[in-house]
Amino acid sequence: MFQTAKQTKVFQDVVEQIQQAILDGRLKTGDILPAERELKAMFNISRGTLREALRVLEQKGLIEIKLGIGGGSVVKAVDTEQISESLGLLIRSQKVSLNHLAEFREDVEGIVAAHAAVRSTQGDIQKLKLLLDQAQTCVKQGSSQRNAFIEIDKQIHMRLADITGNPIYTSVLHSIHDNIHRYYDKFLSMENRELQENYQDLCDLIQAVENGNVDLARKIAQRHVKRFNQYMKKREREEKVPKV
Amino acid sequence: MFQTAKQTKVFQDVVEQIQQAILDGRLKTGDILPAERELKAMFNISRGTLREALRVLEQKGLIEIKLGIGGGSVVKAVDTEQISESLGLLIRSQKVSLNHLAEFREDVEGIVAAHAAVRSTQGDIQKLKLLLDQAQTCVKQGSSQRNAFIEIDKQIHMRLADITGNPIYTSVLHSIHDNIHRYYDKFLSMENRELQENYQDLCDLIQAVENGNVDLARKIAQRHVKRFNQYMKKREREEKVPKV
DNA sequence: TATTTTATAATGGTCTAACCATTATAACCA
DNA sequence: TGGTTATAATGGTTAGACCATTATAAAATA
Repeated sequence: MFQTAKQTKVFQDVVEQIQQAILDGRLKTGDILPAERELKAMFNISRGTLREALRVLEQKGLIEIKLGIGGGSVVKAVDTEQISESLGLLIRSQKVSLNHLAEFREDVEGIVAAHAAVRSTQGDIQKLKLLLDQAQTCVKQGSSQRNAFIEIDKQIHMRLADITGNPIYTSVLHSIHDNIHRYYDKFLSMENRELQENYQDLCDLIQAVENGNVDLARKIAQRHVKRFNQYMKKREREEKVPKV
Repeated sequence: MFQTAKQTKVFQDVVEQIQQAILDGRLKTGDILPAERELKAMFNISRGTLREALRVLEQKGLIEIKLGIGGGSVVKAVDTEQISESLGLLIRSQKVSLNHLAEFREDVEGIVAAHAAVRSTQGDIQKLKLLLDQAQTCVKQGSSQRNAFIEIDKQIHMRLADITGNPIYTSVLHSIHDNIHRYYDKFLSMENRELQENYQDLCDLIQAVENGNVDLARKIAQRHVKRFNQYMKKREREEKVPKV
């Protein structure tokens, strides 16, 4: 019936107050909080306690603490960095494997492609085709441009997520890419033939999106991601799995 | 070409070292770190600096700091709490709306149901049917048991996520539920008829999963979640949207 | 005058050394 | 035996000092 009464911890109260001010918009992105010695006086607490509160807010991604004169606690735009970090911890603590991440990515990219096929505008398609051109340039230069190709591939996927108009997809995809990236250097082998294959995938995918062909877009996106994953799993088997 | 050289901040180094020890298993869940006055000596730093580091680790979800004798910094099992919190911040900072969350949930629940239809064992189905029985009891008692029904509904969905065998689905669904929950009290209206409808959904869903009917399972799951969302949107329109 | 260098001062980062608050356990008393 | 009260270990907080970083202003130099 009753809940635990208020936390007596001073620093938590401070975290709460500043967080609330940021979330209500009383503090806006880019605003600079008063200097520590002023805040300490405003809250009537010691500087150590205040700093614990600021560190928590920093870790939550709500502020960024800058050094030197002109520095201070700057209010940040809330973004997906913390979600990525937490997902990263789950992976590194072996609660989540590469296979789990790969499967999830296949599903999410499929959904994203399906929504994009319904919602894309002509302008969206043009931007995607611009990226496709860049990808083609990489492919022509062969496997030396592997990393550049992967970067463009990522941009295309992120662009599709944006087209859905739902920022959760952008956030989730961002987190997945952040965390799968660490495996690329170790496990991803892509020779010219694979580059060519993947470039073709992307062409087909964007064509399907342009045509509004929902099911095809989903299917191609999933196949494309599956291909990436298979390259990695192959290498993973060959080299055994090291600690990340 | 070069990256920023090492951070000189002492507390970050401490965070790094303890985090690393936890992630590679040198510190296990339930282990208690030495007392602050010992740690301070081990790292050869001041207590204030150490405490900033511990606060960061606490916010990351890696340790829990307990008060009093027998207390201390206890290593926690990494879980999805931080992901939920970060998603919550995104929502509360109006980067993400209820509609975005609702759409994402429909998609994810669809995928989960589809995987479950392929992977469920007889034992899984039995457990699901046990939950169904409880749901039926609630429905029979009418809308007074609305909250109990919602709780069981949630358990069924979480159970399905577990059946996929991919902890990412469990984590993601957990985060969604944590964050959509705050809307229920405000927006979710469910009379007897709606309870009945939703109970039937769940029956059909579990039947489809048992039969291994992938597409049907996905479709029913999506329809079921969509229904929930529509109840909420209806109320949201009626009552206007307040700050959460 | 224009540019580089150097001092200045504001700000966060760290340290020391206390004392307060909480709580499991042990000692005590009825 | 069973409840109560001290004890001591541990985190929470305070105070005041000094160090490190850095944008800006002042000074030196070309």
